[in-house]
Amino acid sequence: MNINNTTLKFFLSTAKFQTKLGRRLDASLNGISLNELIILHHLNQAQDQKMRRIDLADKIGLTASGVTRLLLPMEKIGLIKKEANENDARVSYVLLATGGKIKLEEGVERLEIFSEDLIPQDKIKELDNITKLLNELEKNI
Amino acid sequence: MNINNTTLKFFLSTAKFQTKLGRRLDASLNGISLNELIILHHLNQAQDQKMRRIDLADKIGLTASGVTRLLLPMEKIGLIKKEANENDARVSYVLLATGGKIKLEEGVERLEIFSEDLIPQDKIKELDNITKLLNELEKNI
DNA sequence: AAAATATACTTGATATATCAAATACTAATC
DNA sequence: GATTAGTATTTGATATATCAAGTATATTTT
Repeated sequence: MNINNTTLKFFLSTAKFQTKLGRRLDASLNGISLNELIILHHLNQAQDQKMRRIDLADKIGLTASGVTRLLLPMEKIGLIKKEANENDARVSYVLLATGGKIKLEEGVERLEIFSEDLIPQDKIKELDNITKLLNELEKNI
Repeated sequence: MNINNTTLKFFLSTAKFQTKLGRRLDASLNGISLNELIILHHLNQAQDQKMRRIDLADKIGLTASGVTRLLLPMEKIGLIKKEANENDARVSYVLLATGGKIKLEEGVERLEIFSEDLIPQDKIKELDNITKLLNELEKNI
């Protein structure tokens, strides 16, 4: 057992980083969780600000089931809306609602303030490389 | 709202990466979860193969409460043991048990096979830098 | 040495995910 | 066009974490 393993250490770091980051952001994004913010962001980016649940799941790395459960309370408090698909009755679109737009703006603002504190200016360029690599690796998981 | 934000993209990647990695590894580490493997690993590294719960929590980024709950079933199936501290009755040590050592070895082995598939050889050096940066950032979360 | 504060851990209530199975369709094949 | 296979989503049971509050003990202050 090679305890000095580079990849093992890498996995330890990403796990710890994300655990702490998630907990921290879940508590400081103005009432929404990090995953909720991420959903709002992707909806905002999407064509017509709407997506199929399955595509949303794929985009954020959750299971379809996880997305269903995450969206339920978001719909209740008016962050998103449902919309049927005329051509395919299996599909239920998720649509960014007005409440969601507001929460998204507030959330991103807070996230930006937080990341200014967290990330030193001289590391920002490095983030781009990490992002690229993680995105590449993630495809094969 | 700057949607092209480097740090926002970075957060999206780490969240997605970890969600998918965690789910995948939780299902392929021979009956233990990624966090359980991480705990076993840290115990194995520790002096006398034992740690205080609070130090374990700090090491892996969970809350003390999360550690209590995570260790409960691990103790039941003989991966770890409890031990009191003679000098401080508040403290409960966590000790690597024989079952834990076995599971650790098996888990690390599977992790290594998995990461050989996941990570291209030419990217390994880059992982070191990422690990360093994440460890540095994590301190300030 | 009594009172106040801090630390280590656990617990009750709750949130967020998972998996496997169910439901409701659509698309492909015979 | 009936059967089979595939896709999108939901649901029941369960696992894993959180927070806030509670318990027990140790340390510091007065």
